[in-house]
Amino acid sequence: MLARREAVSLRTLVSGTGVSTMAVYTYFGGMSGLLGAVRQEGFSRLGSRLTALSATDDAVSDLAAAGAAYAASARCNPDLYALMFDGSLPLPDRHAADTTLQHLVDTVQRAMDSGRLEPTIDAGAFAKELWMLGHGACMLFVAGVQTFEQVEPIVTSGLLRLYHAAGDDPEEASRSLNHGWARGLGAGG
Amino acid sequence: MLARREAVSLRTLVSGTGVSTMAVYTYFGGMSGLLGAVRQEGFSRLGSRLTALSATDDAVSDLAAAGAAYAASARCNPDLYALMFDGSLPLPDRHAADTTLQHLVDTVQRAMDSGRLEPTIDAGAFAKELWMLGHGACMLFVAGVQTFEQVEPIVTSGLLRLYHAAGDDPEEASRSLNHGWARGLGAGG
DNA sequence: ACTATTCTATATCAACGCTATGGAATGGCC
DNA sequence: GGCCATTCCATAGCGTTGATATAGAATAGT
Repeated sequence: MLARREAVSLRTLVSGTGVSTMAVYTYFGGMSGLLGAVRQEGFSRLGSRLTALSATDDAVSDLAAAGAAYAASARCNPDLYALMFDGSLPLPDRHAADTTLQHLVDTVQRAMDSGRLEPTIDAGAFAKELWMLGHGACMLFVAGVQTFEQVEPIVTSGLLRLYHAAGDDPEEASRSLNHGWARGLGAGG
Repeated sequence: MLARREAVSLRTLVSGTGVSTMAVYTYFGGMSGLLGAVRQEGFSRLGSRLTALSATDDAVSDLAAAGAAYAASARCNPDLYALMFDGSLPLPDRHAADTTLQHLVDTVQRAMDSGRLEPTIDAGAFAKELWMLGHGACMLFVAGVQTFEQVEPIVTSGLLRLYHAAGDDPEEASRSLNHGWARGLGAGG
């Protein structure tokens, strides 16, 4: 129903399924609980999709691929993405989100170990910077403030700048970004 | 009511004001129209606050001040901020948002003209990168995913990295960031 | 002073999330 | 196998929501 842009209400949800409205309460504790479960599933699937991206010997490319898969997920399911980051819902289980972030931190660490990024940077902080840049772009897209075509080049140029500032060679970074971004976009649908 | 975390409904809104529910429809065309007007006012005030920051001879510091004012605005009125970027509402008038972004672009241009940032960078793209990083942080905060204390050091370190990648000297950038951020936080409440 | 127009208070509507309640399954125990 | 305790769901209904139809009051123009 989210994908079809249909209004998700308790009654429209159960109509046609054969079950009654009470099932939502016994299994999810209400409408917000159900939406929270959908959100949790969204986090879980996003995490699976990101960790499923095969790790290559180019960790910077893997970083770009993760960012592209993140963006592609928001593009294909904008309503789900908006739901996942809706603050009016009960707080999600942090496990899935933490796992996803940890994957990003590990990839940054691999890039540092391979000599692409300076060994002095804070891998956790740098990973969060990448995340926040991508997340801001996705939120502007799902909110309708910018089209995906508008945010995409900004994200890529911003990522390129951050890779460069973290020590990567500009040309190598650009090559890795192009390869990784295309790879992540394809796997993110 | 947003600031007091009260539920904003058509009836609770007009209760105590002496007017009836119909006034909302004659003046705003309904509940979504009213919320859209509130959002527009939020954009307008944010734009005023950003442009009211006095331009110093340190354009990089001014960039940081704008970012801090943006973040402080989200911290002081998280519900208004969430409302401003709620995609389920009718599209806002782009004028206020465009004006705010243009102010950021102009400040980037000043930093380039003063020799702090390389003259080869795309001022519009770079301004949007700064915006998306800050916006992503603010959205994670208002959504309850991260506390303000968690996102603040990430934003500042990310901005520092972007300034550096755009050509600024790391030490100068750090000094400007510290000064500008403190200035913007004070003016953003 | 009369008419035409605009605005609003009242009453009402369909739909919403949610809950009380009774009947239908299900599982364990002698 | 027969009985009881428990779990679970369909029905009906509650209060509230956003939105509307209508009629009466206020305003403006000639």
